[in-house]
Amino acid sequence: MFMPVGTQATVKFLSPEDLYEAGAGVILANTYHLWLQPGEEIVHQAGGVQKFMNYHGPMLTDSGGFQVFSLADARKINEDGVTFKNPRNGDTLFLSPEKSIQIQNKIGADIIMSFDECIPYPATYEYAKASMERTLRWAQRGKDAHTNPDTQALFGIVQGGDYEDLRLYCAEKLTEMDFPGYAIGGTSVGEDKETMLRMVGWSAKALPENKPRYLMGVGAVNDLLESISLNVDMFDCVLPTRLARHGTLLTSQGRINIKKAVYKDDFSPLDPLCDCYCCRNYTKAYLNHLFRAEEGFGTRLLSIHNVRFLLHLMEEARAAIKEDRYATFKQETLSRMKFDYRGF
RNA sequence: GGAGAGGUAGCGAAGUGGCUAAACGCGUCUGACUGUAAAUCAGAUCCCUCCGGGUUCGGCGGUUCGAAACCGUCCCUCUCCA
Repeated sequence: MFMPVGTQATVKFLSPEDLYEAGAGVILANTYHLWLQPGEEIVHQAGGVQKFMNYHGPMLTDSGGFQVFSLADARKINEDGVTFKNPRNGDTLFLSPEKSIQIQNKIGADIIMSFDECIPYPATYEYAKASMERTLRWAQRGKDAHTNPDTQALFGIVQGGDYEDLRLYCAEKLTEMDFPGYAIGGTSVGEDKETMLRMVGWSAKALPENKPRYLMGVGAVNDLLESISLNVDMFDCVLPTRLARHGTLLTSQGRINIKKAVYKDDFSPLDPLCDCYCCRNYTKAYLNHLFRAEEGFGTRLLSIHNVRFLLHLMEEARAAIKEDRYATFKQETLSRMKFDYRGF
């Protein structure tokens, strides 16, 4: 499954109805961002994040662990947790494993995530090891602090950089802690594709087969298809929505940028194989015009398309797996989209 | 008819003697984007190119070692008054 990302309790430019029509299931929100604004109490008072944003589907919150990576210039880490400097107003903020879980308990998503440290690539063995061990301790602390295990499934997160023994060790330890699901973190942070897939492979093979395995932050088509071969079950990524905002659309033939001059008078649909609202009703020429005119409707239409595209890809992947023809499906899809077939 | 302001690269607009092939903005083109500080960011944008070279700042002529910039003249645009 692919989970669109709605960091601030909205998948940018998409309404819940857009998401249902696209076939979305789980969508993400973010602990760190909702903590800062509007605050977890407001979301709690609203009746939880699903009611707050009027999304009648399952939701997942990320823990703020990714912000340890993405806001690296503005934070300090110690055993207790992470001190952030709010990039908006300079406030000093402190997030710990317990605090992250408390906030996520208030926000009320169906799946919540351990507070981890997403380390950059490359990282030394020593740092990756120390950080991973701390992430394991944080996972236990978060588990102990979790107040609603019956209604919110807490997932542990495998770290360990690009070191096989660290990945295996981390996955084994998390498995011993017995989480209802497991995530693979610390990928797509600047490493090359081969390295990323190695990290995924090591992590996934040491996780139990009867629990969901969730690769965090991955959403490029080739990465998705290769990772499925490595037994990953769940993905989330900002890519489809961000690319849409930047004028790039995903198609069965590969990525194209709708702003390019060649689409000015191209009255064909974005992707003839797509069944989304945008492809059923609008042409490349119209989208090209909307982007040049900086009309927000174009952004919305492209977002609808890109999200539907990945959700549809996952539908096809599931069908192929059920029919035991996944390898063929993957190879054909990648070559059609002009990706090199790696065969992981 | 009188008075004034002005003509700079696709457009707008800086620049008043050498550090200027000419700031900046827009437009255009290209490329990035992976648990969202991203409706963002980076690069290119007179011509030919490898170093490098060639032609530019309304036209023409002049001053100067050197001019988009100073002088003369012509053309054009805008504003106000009659």
